[in-house]
Amino acid sequence: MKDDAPLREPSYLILTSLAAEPRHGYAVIEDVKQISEGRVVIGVGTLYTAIDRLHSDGLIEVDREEVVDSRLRRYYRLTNDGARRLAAETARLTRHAAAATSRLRVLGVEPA
Amino acid sequence: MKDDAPLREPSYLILTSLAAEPRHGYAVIEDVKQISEGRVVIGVGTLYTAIDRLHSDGLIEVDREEVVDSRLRRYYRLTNDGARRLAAETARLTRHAAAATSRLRVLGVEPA
DNA sequence: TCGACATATATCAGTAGTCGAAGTATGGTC
DNA sequence: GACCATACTTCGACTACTGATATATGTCGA
Repeated sequence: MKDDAPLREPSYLILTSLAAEPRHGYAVIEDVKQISEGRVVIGVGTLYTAIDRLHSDGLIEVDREEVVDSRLRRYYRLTNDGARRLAAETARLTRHAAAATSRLRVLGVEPA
Repeated sequence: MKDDAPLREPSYLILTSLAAEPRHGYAVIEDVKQISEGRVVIGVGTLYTAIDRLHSDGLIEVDREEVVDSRLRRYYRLTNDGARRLAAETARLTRHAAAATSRLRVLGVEPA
């Protein structure tokens, strides 16, 4: 894991989702739809492989498991490393977006 | 080209760089170092293949060519589509970063 | 003058992470 | 009985990035 490599959108939003509270995979998908205003729908393939990777990188960990209606729910939560990583990544996005915004403003273009 | 797919960091920063003024490839690398405060260094392989792709997607176009000290400089500029795309992508990043920031704040974590 | 470094572009093999689809399984609704 | 929502697993394909190598000119210091 190179911790200076940028997180890609799905992974970033998974961490963001888990920053609110522990959630299981399927609930993360629903939450990401909400916070992206319906624009980002994470496919199940992306989700579970990303969760595995974030887990083995120590950014998230298993919170608990539940069985509801005979269906397993595996809840994950952010680790301290995960929270730090999300904070660093957020600062990065904010800086980049600010640079783009000011340059676009000179061109007379406003972010949609 | 799926225009709903997110731009990855290098491509986003290349567009941001060209939003300021027309630049040639090598100058883009230097500019990106500046706007990212030294944190993002785009490799030449990434740069020229990304430029080719952004060009064939119509987001940038050739501004002019110069020869300085027997070395070619090919300048590119943003197209209108490129500016619109950068604006849309910037809005996306801003939304996501805002969601993460407010959730991190509840955890008592501030973006670095 | 020799070597190192900056400028400037081209190209390619390898890889990481995502995408999309298929599979397994339960339960509710029309 | 068909369909959709819930919930996780797995896998092949794809795309953009990474890192290295190549070519070539100009500058600067030892």
